[in-house]
Amino acid sequence: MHIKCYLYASRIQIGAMTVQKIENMVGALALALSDSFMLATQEQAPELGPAAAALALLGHEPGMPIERLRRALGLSHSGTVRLIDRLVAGGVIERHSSEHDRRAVALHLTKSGEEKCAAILAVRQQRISCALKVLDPHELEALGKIAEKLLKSQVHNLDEAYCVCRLCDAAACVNCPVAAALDESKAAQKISL
Amino acid sequence: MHIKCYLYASRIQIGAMTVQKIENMVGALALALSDSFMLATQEQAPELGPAAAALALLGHEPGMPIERLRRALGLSHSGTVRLIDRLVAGGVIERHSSEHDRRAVALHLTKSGEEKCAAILAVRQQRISCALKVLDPHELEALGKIAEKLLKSQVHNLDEAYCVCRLCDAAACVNCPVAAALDESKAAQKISL
DNA sequence: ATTAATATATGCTTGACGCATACATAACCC
DNA sequence: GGGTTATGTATGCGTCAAGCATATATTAAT
Repeated sequence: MHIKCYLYASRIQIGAMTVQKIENMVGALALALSDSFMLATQEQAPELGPAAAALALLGHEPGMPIERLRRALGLSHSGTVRLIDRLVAGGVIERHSSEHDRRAVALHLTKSGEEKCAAILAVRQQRISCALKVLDPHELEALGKIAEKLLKSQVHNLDEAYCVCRLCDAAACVNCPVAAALDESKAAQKISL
Repeated sequence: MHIKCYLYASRIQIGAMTVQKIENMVGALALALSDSFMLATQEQAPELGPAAAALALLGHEPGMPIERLRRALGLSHSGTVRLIDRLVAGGVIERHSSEHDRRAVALHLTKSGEEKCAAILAVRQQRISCALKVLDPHELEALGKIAEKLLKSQVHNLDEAYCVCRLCDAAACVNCPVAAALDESKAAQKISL
């Protein structure tokens, strides 16, 4: 849009390839990976589409209101309400009343929902693990560091954080870089006040 | 499914983090990247959904029949036909008759379609470039090598190749690793005969 | 030549999604 | 503290993309 994002001109050669080619391959890889685990996770949910992400988010943060879920899933409000309706009818989540805001609904997984959620997280991890199995330990470590750096730079507010992490396994991600980036940007805001 | 995919037990520590955490971050990163450029590319197409990928594929391979497009997009046949109908009505593609198979349709971009296709490829590249701009040249090169290795291992047949590369800029990706992996697997098949 | 497989087209139905609207509660503020 | 605005949720309604089943044409296979 209005921001100049190219640090290197894309034709520049870095090692054996151009920046352009690296960018293109990263895009293809991101698509391949997300295609793989998006399909797999959705097959574990009661329906295709955003249901799997909804269950994973509620597993991570029980009591989440509809509006927060809506932002994380990128749906319209009515779309989210109808999604919740179907998931309640399917017996995987329940609407409770919120503690501190009587307008809000506190969404919770049922026992069955927790099982679905566990299956969703497991199949996602399995798909990613399977894709990364060709890397040697050194490459895996390098990829981990790079992913951490990139993730930190991608997230600027809470909505984006919930969105990016909507299928994450919070238990697997100790010292989550996304949470750290959010804390840092909050700290920066306080200083600027 | 039936294949054991874990090379390392996920609790194993590699450098500063567990394999589990690395896998989780890679998943989140793949989601963040693909979310970003999927939305951006779809906004450049005449409609949201698979239209952007269809235009990119036809830009790369003019004359492609509906059935190949169908497999790359992962739609039903009728869904693909209707998508083509809408894109034809929108003036971005045309149905021609195929040279060697009188059942098949040869799909081609119109002038307007080529412009949309260029915009789609450009915005994708821009989004990825923007996301990677925090990396230094050394990290970028490392990521390039890792992405190349991972891409090669992910693609096993022509349908998967078209699917993974459905938004790629073929001009940017000289010596495409996906094509190379396909050639190798074909060569391996011939040897096994 | 029959039969099976492939490529495309279409009538029909379903269902997820968004818009507009309505209502309840909370936050603000003068 | 009453009035205004903002926030969170629910629902009637229309739209439209997607899949199923089926039909037709062409090619391949036996």
